Amino acid sequence: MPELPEVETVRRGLEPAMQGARFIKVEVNRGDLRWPLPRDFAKRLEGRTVTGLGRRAKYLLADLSSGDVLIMHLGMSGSFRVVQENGRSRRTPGQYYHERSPDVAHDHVVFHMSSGAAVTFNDPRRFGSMKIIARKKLDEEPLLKSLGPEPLGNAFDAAMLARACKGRNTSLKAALLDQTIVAGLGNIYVCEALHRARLSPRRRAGTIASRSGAPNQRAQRLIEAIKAVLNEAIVAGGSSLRDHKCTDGELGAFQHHFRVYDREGEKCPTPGCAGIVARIAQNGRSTFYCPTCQK
DNA sequence: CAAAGTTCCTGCGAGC
DNA sequence: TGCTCGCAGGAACTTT
Repeated sequence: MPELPEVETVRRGLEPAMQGARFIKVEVNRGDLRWPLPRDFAKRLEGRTVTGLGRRAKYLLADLSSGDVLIMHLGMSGSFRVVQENGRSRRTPGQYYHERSPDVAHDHVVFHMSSGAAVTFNDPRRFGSMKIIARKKLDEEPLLKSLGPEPLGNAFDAAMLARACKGRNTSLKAALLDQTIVAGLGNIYVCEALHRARLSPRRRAGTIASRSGAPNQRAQRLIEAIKAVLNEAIVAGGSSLRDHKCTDGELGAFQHHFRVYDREGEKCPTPGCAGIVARIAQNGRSTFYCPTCQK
């Protein structure tokens, strides 16, 4: 599920179940995820309390009372499900009670929390994974070290984006997918942001900066488009395609707001534009855009 | 067939 | 010419 808005939606969904709660029991059904879970994975969690649940780009970060940090990534198809498993539910019945997992076979990890919630990580493709590191080593963590700025942070502005793109011969599409330039965008939101900014995904990345690296109007439009689409998607609970669901099992709704993604052949939604949404391949992945209004 | 992600490998061109 | 170095593009991982 994976882009920033979906991960943020998951983070918010996990908070009531995990924030301030202790790991009572951790079950590992399959440890061979994208990288293998260590043998002592459960031991390093059990008995610890989650003192904070954060997010960096597409990574979830749970601070533990032991001084460790649990890093979680959803990969392409990962999801979390929260189920209240004892009789002490403080929540509306039904909100957390579900028939069964729709796909128990891929329930790889289960956290039984002192909040009474069972938090289940399900990931058919197993591109997601988890890792536990000491908090004091967070700054040197390879998974996080080379990440660029958070797209919704104040530091991410036209000047910074232009500087990062200056001199780059690659496409704007590829540049925005590059997590070292900006961390958290994926295929969907890059397509959507470029359409809102009326910039072609094929345009050379370097053309949003002047020769000196100063941002031009395109860089400014792009920044505004990125922030707008991410904020709107978070409000909508992310996008639900094949696998993304909120932790309570409800669907995100932002897929209904897609302007170009997965809309090949449809009329361009830009007012006054008569274009038709096209689909091309860039770096082996689908790009959706309007060749008429995105220049 | 194509899929929301990340990492690793190869090949190319620039520059010394 | 030959050697790096950085960048860009593609394959691989896996299941539905």
